Amino acid sequence: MRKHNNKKTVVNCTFSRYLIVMTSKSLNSWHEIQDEVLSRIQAGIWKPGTIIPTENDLAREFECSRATVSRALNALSADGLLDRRRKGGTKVNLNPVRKATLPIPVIREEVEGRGCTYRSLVIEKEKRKPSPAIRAQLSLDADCFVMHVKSLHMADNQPYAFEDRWVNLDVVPDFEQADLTKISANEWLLQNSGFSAGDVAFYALNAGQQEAENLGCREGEALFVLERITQVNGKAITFVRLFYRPGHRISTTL
Amino acid sequence: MRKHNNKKTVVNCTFSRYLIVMTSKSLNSWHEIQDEVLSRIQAGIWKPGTIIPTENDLAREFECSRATVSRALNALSADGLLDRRRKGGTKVNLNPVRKATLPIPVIREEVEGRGCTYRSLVIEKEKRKPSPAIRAQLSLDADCFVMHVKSLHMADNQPYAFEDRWVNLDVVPDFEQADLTKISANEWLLQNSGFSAGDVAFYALNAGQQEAENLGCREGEALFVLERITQVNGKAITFVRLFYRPGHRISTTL
DNA sequence: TAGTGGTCTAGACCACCCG
DNA sequence: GGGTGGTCTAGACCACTAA
Repeated sequence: MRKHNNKKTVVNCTFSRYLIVMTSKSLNSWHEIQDEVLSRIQAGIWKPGTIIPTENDLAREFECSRATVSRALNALSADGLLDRRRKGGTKVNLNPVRKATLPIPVIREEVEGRGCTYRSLVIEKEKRKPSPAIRAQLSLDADCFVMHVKSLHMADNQPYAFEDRWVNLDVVPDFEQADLTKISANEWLLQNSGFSAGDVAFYALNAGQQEAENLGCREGEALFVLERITQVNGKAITFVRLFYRPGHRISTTL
Repeated sequence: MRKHNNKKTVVNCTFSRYLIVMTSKSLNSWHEIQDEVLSRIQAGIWKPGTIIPTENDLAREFECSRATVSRALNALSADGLLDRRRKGGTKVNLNPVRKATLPIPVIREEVEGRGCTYRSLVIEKEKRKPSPAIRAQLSLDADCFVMHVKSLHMADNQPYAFEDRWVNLDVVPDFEQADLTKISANEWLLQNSGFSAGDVAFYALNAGQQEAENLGCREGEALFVLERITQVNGKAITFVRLFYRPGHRISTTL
């Protein structure tokens, strides 16, 4: 049976010093409970570092099942606001906002999402032995071959990002024949190598001669760089450095 | 009743062209189901863009309740691997890995997490009228006051990051009296202003004179910059720019 | 060891939305 | 309209861990 009515009562509440009369709603959805808990935290009723009531207590207060409370609290825990542990109870986290979720779109989508026309140019595509540095990054043998691809992503015919990529031909031999004028290396790999895990890093770098020439900027300008190693079934498949044009920002809402 | 045994059967499976005999486990935990679904996607059994079986079908196959399947699929959906919609079914996402979750720790914790000793120096602390640029960032009136704080975060007595912060005294008037030699501005605000939302941006910038002096680097070096606006109850409380020392990287696993 | 969250179940109803 | 996922419930047992 779902309950749809609210009621006003004086609640048996261990936090009574903050409350005189408490409007106790029958909260029937875990979203409502999440919001309620969130606002109590933001209002300072439940302070960072303290333990909040148990699932059973909250279920009684909100007149819903424990599972519903659990779902709401787990959602807040996933957001980093609560710290939950068996026996220990549920604690309001100190330092609440600690995670930024950044979208890492395919560059074509990123460009088109800004309302620009996307185009990519292949600057260089060469099959070769990997350099020691690349061997280390991709955990490769000395005698294998990799494909080295340099390309430029354009937005409305302006350089948007310069890409320097190494592809492990042991894992995706077909990449040697890929026609990168029709589809970017990134998207080819996405479509032909299945799902992947990987590591991403961001940092700032002064533009070298190669980056400056391709992006049309001065040498030494600060570039935002994305570096990524992609793996399939634990085998490194590609290592890529993406040098964005000067002024590029990534942003997100916490 | 929990089931603990596995069994081997020929499964009535629409993907039989991939399977001769399928080991159908009784998967009793949503983690196991998540892993199984994930590996089927990675193995190409369920291809990007296609619909996977319904919750009911999977519950029958795995011999568990629909709720358990649902939980597993929802977890994968939250990770961006599946796209679920009522009536439409559950689809394997194209462009699977699109989100990077970056931890944004308090700098003290970031430094201590690297095994270094943290120290912070206040370089400047001044109450003043906000500049037009800052007024715009914080959505302030012209006649209010803000606190401008410049400080340096040190790791093992080496500069780690230079911080340029503006604090809205309308919202947190007590900040004027905060003793920033004992606690950094960031942590003071965290502890005294409750929970907060905000926007974060990252970009690269050539070091100016001020940054170079404080970080002990050359002017023009590429710096990784974090910019953040923090709001409480919809009111902007602080705007901060954090210039990391040259070579700083942030990284994450997808 | 006792108390807390973690999880599973079977059933039910609902909301959305594709055909 | 009907099929799919979204959600809630009441009860049960389990696993971790703080005290």
